[in-house]
Amino acid sequence: MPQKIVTRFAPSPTGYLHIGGARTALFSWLYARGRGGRFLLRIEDTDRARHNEAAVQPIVDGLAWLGLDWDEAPISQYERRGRHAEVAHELLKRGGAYRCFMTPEETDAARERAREAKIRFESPWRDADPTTAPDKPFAIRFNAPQAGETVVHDAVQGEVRFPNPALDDLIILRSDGAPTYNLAVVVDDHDMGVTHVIRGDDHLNNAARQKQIYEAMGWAVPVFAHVPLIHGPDGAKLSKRHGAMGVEAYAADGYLPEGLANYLLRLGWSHGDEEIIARDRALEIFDISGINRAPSRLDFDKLRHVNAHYVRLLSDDAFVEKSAQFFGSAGTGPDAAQRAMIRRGAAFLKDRSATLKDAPEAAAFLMLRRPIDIPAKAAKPLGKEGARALLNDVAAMLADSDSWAGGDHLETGLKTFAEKRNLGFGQLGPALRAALTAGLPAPSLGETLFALGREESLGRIADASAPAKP
RNA sequence: GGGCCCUUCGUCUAUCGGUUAGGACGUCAGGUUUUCAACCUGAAAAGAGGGGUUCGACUCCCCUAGGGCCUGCCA
Repeated sequence: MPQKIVTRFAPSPTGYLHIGGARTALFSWLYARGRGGRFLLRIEDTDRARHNEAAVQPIVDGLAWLGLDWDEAPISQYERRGRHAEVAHELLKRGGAYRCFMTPEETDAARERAREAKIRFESPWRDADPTTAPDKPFAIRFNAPQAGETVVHDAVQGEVRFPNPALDDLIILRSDGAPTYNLAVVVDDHDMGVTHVIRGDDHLNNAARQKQIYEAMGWAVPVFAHVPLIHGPDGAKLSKRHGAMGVEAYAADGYLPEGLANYLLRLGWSHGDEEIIARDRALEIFDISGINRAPSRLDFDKLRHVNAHYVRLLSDDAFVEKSAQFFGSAGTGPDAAQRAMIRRGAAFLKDRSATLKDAPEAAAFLMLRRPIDIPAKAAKPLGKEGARALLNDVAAMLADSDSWAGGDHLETGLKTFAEKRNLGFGQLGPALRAALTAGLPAPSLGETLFALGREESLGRIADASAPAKP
C-alpha cells in the first residue's frame, strides 16, 4: 500500500494570510485531500519576537474562510524548540555538527573576507579539537559537505544541482540555545511525517541545505515541490502598493472564497483548457505536475470574472446574506424592507455584481427613498404630453392587478395594457422607468416592479404622476 | 560578487519535435435591448535575441539579454 500523503502549510505569523501563501496552502490542501491524505498546519514562530497569538489568528481565519481545513491542532514551532535543540545535539554527537565559538561580529568579518577572497566561508572551529573548547557561549553549526554537489529532486523545478562550496555551514542552534529555521523545518517536517513539502520557490535554495540535514540524520527526504511566487500586475514582487495582500482584504472587497480559490488555483497551475474549476473538481484533478515554473502576475480583471461566476451561483438567500454587509454607509446593512427587495431582485443583482461590493450600486434603484429625486435628463419622458396621465392609468391598472407574485406577470400586464391602448411600448416604458428608477440601471420593468413591491412601486408612480410643483 | 530559478498574445495558460501555435480574461467591432449590465458572434493579439542539434524546432543544447529567489546566531 502506498504511503499516506501528508502535506503541511507552514506560514510565519505575519498578521495576515498572504495571497501567495493562500495559494500554496490551497495546493498543499488539494494535493493531500484529493488523495485521502492529511493536511497539517504549523506556525513558523521560531523567532521569539514573532511569537504571538494575535498574529496567528488572521492566518487561521483566512484558511477557514477559504474552506481549507487541517488535521489536528496547529503546531507552534516555538513550542518545539526543545526537540530541535535535542536534534542539534544529536548531530553534534554524530559529528554532523560542531561548536562554533565565534561571536556574531567575528562571523560577519570572516564572512566578508571569504566573500572577497571568493572562497567558501568556514568557521575556524570546524576542525578544532572538541576537547579544547573554551568556556564561553557557542552556537552549533551544521557540518556541511565542502565539496561535491547537492541535488534536489523537485517535483516542480526538476533536478536542481547546487555546488556544495556555495552552501556554507549554517548555524542550527544559536548561542542562546534557540534553534534556527532550517533545522526547525527539517525536524518538524520529519516528526510530523510530512511526505510532500509544497511551498514557495523562495525556499528552493533552503531545500539543498535541508536535504543535507535530512541525510546527516539518516531521515527520509520528502518530495519537494517549489511553486513560483506571485507577482503584482506590473511584474514586480507583490507588495502593499498592489493593494490587497492578505485574503481578508479580498473578503472585504467582496470576493467570494470560491472565486478567489478558483482564480488562485489557475494561477500557475492548469489542466488543459479548464478555467472554472469548483472545489470538487479541483480535488479530482489537481496534481503537482500541472504547476508551472514561471512566476505569474495577479490579474484583477480575471479574478473579477471568475468571482462573478460564483456570485451567480449563489442562492438568492445566500446572496442577500453575504452582500448585506456591503450595504449602508457605516456597514449598517439594509433594513427588513430593503432586504426583501434585494431578495426579489437577486437574479438581476447577482448578474451585475462581479463582487459583492458591487451589489449596492446595482441595487441603487431599489434603495432610493420616496419621493425619489429624478434628474432632469432622466425625467424627460415624464415631461411628454400625456405622460403623467398615462402613468396614472398604469398605476390604476397595477393597483387592481393580482400579478404581484412575479416579474413575468407584471411584464405581461404592462404589455397587455399598452396593446389595449394601441400604444407602442416605447411610449410607456421610458416614462414608467423614469418614475420607478430615476434613470438608474434596473432590470426589465416587470422585474423592477416586482423587486420594488406593490406599495413602493405604486408610491413612486404616484409621486411622479402628480402635477408638477409650481 | 556567488549560487539557483524563470522567459508563448497586454495578462493567465495549452503545446510534452511535425498544429492555420488552441483556450480564457481584457481590448475592439457587430448583434440583442424599455435603462445598465449580462449574453451571442466576430476580430486584432504571442514563441526575448543569437547560435547550434535535427529532414523538421515554441518544444532539446549553448550563449546573451531581461526578470526573480537565496546568499543572517530572519523565516
